[in-house]
Amino acid sequence: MSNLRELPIVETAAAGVVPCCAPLAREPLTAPDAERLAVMFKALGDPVRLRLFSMVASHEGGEACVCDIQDVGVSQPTVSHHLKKLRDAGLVTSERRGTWVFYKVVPEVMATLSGLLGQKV
Amino acid sequence: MSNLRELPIVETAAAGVVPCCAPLAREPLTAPDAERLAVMFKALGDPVRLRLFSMVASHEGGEACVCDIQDVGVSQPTVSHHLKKLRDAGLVTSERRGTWVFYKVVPEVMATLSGLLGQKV
DNA sequence: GCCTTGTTTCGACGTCTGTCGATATCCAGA
DNA sequence: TCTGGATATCGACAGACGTCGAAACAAGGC
Repeated sequence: MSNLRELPIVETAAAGVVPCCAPLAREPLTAPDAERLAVMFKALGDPVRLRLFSMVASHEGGEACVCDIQDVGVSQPTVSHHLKKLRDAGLVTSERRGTWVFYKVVPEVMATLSGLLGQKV
Repeated sequence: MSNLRELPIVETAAAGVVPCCAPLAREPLTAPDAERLAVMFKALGDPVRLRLFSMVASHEGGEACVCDIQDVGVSQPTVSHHLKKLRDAGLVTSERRGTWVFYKVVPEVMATLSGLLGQKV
């Protein structure tokens, strides 16, 4: 009985259903759960993407313009490519405002992942 | 100044230095930190590996024989390959006992990752 | 309408990754 | 010492991935 199904993973922004104690260490993940969660971990599994994610997460207001974070040592198209990956993985959302595009971290993501690995959320 | 350098990442089993509040969202990761952490996330970024990791973590005693966890839908060499990846990423350790090989989760890993993403550890 | 700046998409390239079957290694019993 | 079960390594292959430059798209200012 996977209580992960009730976790606010990716698209399901469920209410307040939260795990209590590192579900990942309480019982084996089911194949479907692993499938969905691995998407997130994989997205964070590239150094450039991890930095971009961290830059967005730590930027004031919880969101960042692409222009603010594109200095990570790769070309600008590559940055865009990585941001798209993060978006496809459900970790961030993007919004165009005038000339610029802003990325922000999906609120539930941090709680989901840290709740999955950690003791308390 | 990246306080992640003091985190017990992979090989550094430092004493009790622990982050307070989602470092990943407090300040941008440095490139070297991102490099090291991405290795862990990447290792968890495959569904089969994530399940194996979860199976080891949730197994009684905190360790599992390969024979206990190799039923994940892929061939035995593939399981061995994935376990090696998890080991190389510093997430698990292995130990041969007689005929069997046991894997266990590196203790600091859960705290490191959940502390990185979460509020409290 | 036409530039200019910011961002995404496209096409291509080399490398990495997950998977397998076959084979090798390790160890406990007989 | 031989045999059999448990894991690991090897070699190969298809597909995914990260990267780039070039080109396309979007929006604002002239």
